[in-house]
Amino acid sequence: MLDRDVLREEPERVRWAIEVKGVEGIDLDQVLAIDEEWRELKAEGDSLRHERNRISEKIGELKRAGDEQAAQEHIQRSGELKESLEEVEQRADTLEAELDAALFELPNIPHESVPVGEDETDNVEVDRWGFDAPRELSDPVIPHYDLGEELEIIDFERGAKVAGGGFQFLKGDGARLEYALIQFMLDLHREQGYTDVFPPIAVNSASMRGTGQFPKFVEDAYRIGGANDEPYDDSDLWLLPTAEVPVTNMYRDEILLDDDLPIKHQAFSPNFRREAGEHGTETRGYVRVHQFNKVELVNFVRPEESFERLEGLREEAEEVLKRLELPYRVLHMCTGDMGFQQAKKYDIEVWAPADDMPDGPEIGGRWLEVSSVSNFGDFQARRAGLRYRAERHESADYLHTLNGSGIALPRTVVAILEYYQNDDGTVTVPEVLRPYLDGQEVIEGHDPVGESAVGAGRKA
RNA sequence: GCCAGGAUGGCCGAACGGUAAGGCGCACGCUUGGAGAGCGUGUUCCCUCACGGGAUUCUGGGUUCAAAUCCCAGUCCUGGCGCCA
Repeated sequence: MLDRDVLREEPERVRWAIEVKGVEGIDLDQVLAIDEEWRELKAEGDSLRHERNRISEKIGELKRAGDEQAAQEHIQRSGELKESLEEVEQRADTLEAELDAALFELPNIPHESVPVGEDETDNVEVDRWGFDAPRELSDPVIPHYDLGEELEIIDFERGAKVAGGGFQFLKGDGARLEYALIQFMLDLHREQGYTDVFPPIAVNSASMRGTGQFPKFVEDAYRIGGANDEPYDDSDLWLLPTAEVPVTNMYRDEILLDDDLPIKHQAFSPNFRREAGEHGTETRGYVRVHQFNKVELVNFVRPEESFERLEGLREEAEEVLKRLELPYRVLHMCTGDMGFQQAKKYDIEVWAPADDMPDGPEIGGRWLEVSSVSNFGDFQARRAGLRYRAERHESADYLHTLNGSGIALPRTVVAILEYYQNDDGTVTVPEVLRPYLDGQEVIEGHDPVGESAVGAGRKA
């Protein structure tokens, strides 16, 4: 949510933000008019109430003095005032509600360093890493979804059977690889100064609103009890779409001390997303699923430090891929593709060499977004009531929030299965992960289970 | 799930229908040779250029001229009982 003062004092910047972010359906002049009228009514209501308070005070005095008749007269006047007051305040409340609703619809203002552009084609690549001397690839590279099934380490069919499409089993070394990645990432980020938090997996509507998932993305969430299109209130529960929700809301409506900042939390959790309608070759396999694991990084910082911290956060996230020795690139997201709440955002995309896509790198394969790191400025903080007190004697101010996926796990698994694939169909375990796999160097796969494998000729 | 108690400013804590005592911490000012003590102001939100005003005793309703106080509903916390991976 934007500051009302920004709206009033710099409407042109707000107008610019709406335009370059491509937000539609907003009549800013209308919003400004509502604000204007609300302020007038507010002033009017305040002075009416002032008068009424005076009279009420007087009634008390008269009653104590025993002047019942004069008291009655004042009571009458007070009643009259109450009527006009109610009328004015009701209109003011209506307008303020409209104003708040409108403020929720206004996007965050992009930082001046953000490239202006319409869509993903206008994002600017700012870095590319690991392509100077890449590993020698298997020929051909088998896509992870085929290899995963062949090796019996990812089971899409049985996942669909027990939960539905978009859910899958990881089996044997597949599951162990996932655990290893989780532990590796958590250890790395702890090294970088992060404090672990294991959050609630269910979050209430108030939290979803605090981080900005609601009201826009209700249809993307999994509701616990009740259908998504039924009315919900603050206490209804949802499965978290990202640990950003519980962790950012952790200090909601609190005032932190200057000494507390910066706070760096990392949170491992499963994430649940409906991803309605997202099916096809681009999302096939372990790329866009309904449940996936992620280690999320959340920072709470002093306002003046947030843009510098964003660069630090980006390096912290990149370090995961560097240590895994997976080639990747970094994109500076343009205004039209950066999202509603962000002031500045980078995407980190890992190289998955199996499937050639038109917008992939020249040497083949494709880019998979594994992390996006964002600075929200005070946009989320204002929405969630996250404040800090710089000096004990000063009033509290909104702090700044940032987050970054410390790399989404499934796509990292995809990159490993494809990039570290060997000609014999096995997969070499990246060196940094071996300690987490009891020293295992190669994933060779497992025998299939069940009669269907016999029919397919994969088992005698 | 049942029963009981509770929720007041940054913190502690009164008031229990008449318009939120008192204390503590912190900051600034006055005072002082200096320190301490003392005094004053500030340490929530909103409107206003400002003066000033309004709101705020967990939340939402209600009664009343007037609600922290009385009534109803809810949330959370504490304790006891029950259930339980």
